[in-house]
Amino acid sequence: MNKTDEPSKGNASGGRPRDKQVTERILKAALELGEESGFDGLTAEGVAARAEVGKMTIYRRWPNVWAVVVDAVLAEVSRVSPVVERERTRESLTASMKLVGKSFRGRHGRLFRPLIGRAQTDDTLRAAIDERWLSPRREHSRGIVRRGIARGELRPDLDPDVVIDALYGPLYHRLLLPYSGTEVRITDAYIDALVDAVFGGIQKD
Amino acid sequence: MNKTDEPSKGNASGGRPRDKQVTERILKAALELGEESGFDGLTAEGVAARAEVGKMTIYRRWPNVWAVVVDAVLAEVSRVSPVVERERTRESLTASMKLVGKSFRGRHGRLFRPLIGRAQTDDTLRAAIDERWLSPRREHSRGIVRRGIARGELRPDLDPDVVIDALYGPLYHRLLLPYSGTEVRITDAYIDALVDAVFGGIQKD
Amino acid sequence: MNKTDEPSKGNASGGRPRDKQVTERILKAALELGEESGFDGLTAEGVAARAEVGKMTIYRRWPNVWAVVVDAVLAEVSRVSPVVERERTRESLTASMKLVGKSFRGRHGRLFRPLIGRAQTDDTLRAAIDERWLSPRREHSRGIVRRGIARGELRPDLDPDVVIDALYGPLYHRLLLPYSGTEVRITDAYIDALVDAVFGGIQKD
Amino acid sequence: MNKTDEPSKGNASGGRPRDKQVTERILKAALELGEESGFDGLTAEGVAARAEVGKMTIYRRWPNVWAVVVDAVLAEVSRVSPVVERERTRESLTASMKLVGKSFRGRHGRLFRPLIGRAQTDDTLRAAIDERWLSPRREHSRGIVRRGIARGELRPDLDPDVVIDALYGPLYHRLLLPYSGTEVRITDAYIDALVDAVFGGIQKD
DNA sequence: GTATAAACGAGACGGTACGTCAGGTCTTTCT
DNA sequence: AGAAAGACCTGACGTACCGTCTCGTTTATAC
Repeated sequence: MNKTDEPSKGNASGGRPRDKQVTERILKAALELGEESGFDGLTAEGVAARAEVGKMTIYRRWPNVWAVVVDAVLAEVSRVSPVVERERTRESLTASMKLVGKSFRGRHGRLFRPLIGRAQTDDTLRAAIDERWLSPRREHSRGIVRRGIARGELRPDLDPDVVIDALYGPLYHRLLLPYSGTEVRITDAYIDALVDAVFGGIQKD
Repeated sequence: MNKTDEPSKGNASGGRPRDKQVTERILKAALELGEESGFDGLTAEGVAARAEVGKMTIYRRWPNVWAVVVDAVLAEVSRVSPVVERERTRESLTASMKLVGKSFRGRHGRLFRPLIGRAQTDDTLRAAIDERWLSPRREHSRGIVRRGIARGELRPDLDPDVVIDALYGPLYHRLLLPYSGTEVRITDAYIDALVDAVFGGIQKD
Repeated sequence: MNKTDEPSKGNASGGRPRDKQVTERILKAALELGEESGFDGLTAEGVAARAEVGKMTIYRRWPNVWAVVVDAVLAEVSRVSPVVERERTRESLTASMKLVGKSFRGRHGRLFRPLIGRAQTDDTLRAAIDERWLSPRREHSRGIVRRGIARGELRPDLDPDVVIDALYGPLYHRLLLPYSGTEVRITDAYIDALVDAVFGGIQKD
Repeated sequence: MNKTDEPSKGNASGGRPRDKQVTERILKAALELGEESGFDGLTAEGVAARAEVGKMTIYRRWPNVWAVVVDAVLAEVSRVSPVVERERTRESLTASMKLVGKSFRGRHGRLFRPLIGRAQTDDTLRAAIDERWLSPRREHSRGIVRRGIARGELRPDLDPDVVIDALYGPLYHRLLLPYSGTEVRITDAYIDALVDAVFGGIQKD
């Protein structure tokens, strides 16, 4: 998504080197403007002005403003909410989900939502989200589930992805499409109820 | 979301009435253009041209192009994929989910994705999706779950919304954020596996 | 210019007759709006609204708003400022010029200016001004000059139109193009000075 | 009227400078389009298209299309038809008038008419015509008349402006309001007759 | 007195142009 | 060569009016 690591041609030969602080200022400006007045209203000109930077300086690093936002948001989001591992599978998954839930409730939710929204019509963006957020977490979680099965904590006939979907799917659903008529916030209590239902099954035995 | 049913002031007295066929042409044009060249590239001018309509005629009915798309898409989508009810709760839910799955796999998925995407930065749109798609289905589904509990098919301590989230959340998740590294299509087999996991619980007894 | 006297086809047989009061209301509205907010900003919709009339009712009588203005303004202007005739040629011309001067200084000047302005790019309008203002006056004035020559008051070798131009030309010039740097109003004193110069000649004998 | 000489803020440091050729292309396009299809039908979009220029590029330099026309036409018109001076006052005035007459008969008349027309409802335009055409000529002509008086060629009691009005007024009158019923072109013969009448006086001695 | 026919107020309709905004590129000068 | 400034072409925005075309209603004459 970004071009930061491919400095125009190859900085081997002469030329003024890119100013890292300039890059930072642009990322910061994009994030600030997005949070202040909405990411859909974000413009390259606005970001350039806020960062006190020429428009060209942005386009030299990224192909468009949304690529800036991806870099800005994903850097932020990935830093927090790691997948954590505990002794028991259920606890590993619950703890990780609660970290995600906390993220989604707060600033990261506000950042993530427009990003995922935009990704619905921007394949590059969708790929970036997959590569830098979804897939690493998914892979890690699959390991946890597999080890849970190996240790005999989980049913052996399960597809790990189905398990993860059943647990995380509701979180994304509530982040992106909060139906009305009830409380839809992603609280820890909600996650506990969810984990309880999925682990125990909803069927009366 | 739409203004179709509120003709400017109240057409009781004078004035040429709105032409229903014109409204249809606009909705059709919006849908066609969106599917052909992407909903993000949709413009009021493009729709007007395709529908052979003046721009004002669009703005007289809707506040912007996206309001047109909402009406066009939700009318389409709501018509199909109803919530169905069978004798046994599990079958009711599975059948309804499979209808949604089929929708998401095909044309409706292609229509729905950009709509939900846009809704992440457009509250009016989000409200419209809630009101005309999510909430009616949710309400209906809650009834099914409640009756399932009453009939003793489901655990009596469950929150119906948690159940519905665990089942439908994954479908939305896969529609909107198909992580890579595995097959992520919403097939009937996937739904079966999901229902099996959630109904039976993932824990080894 | 107007169509008032040709009611669509011939009202011989059935049909509701045109309402004279409606015509009056339109003319009045056009004049009022023009004087209030400038004739260039005049719109058919504005006039219709002010006259509390449907747009069609205007277009049934005139081909466009400016035709309304012509009728409104020329009816006004022609009523006043006739060509008057006195015993001596010089007095006839001076008196007529002073009536025109008075018109130009006041309301009629404000009405006439935009009309003549518009006429520069609208030949129908130019023809209407000629037919209903310029030519009748011109013809009358030519008679006065010719009789002045016949009576021996004026030089016999003169072209009457040249005489009239020399006298009236300056009035139109000042109405339409008031150069700065001096007092350019069309006062009676100015007309006296002008008549004196033209009658007596500017050459030192 | 124009903004050409005030490049946004002060181009002292940074920023791409305005392209003079672009300015020329716009002026040329405005003039061409005006002459081809009438100045009243002139549109900013048309001029931009013809000049192969973005609309913004026009609005960056002028506040609206008519300001472009003013610059285009007045630059043209002022270049030709200067006030000339001969040995004798009568000859100075006749020669200058004939230059104006020639201008009015030809291309400049076609350019000037719509400009003066528009000036009747546009004060900025009127001021521009005064400043860049009328007043310089008027001032020069006043000098000629005053020197004529000083040299004893003209009556000493005359107001120079009245003299100039009597001579030039008819030319503008005929340019703008050619009454019908006779030949109204501004020929050299007409100017000779006019000068003869005004210099000699129309009164029989 | 009832039918016919046009005028009327209202406002929808397909258009054209407005003046503004932003996108992404290009071109200066300065560092 | 990078950076800041800003001109450049493009194309869409939402608005205002144009002149035409229905609507349902009113108001005359003609049968």
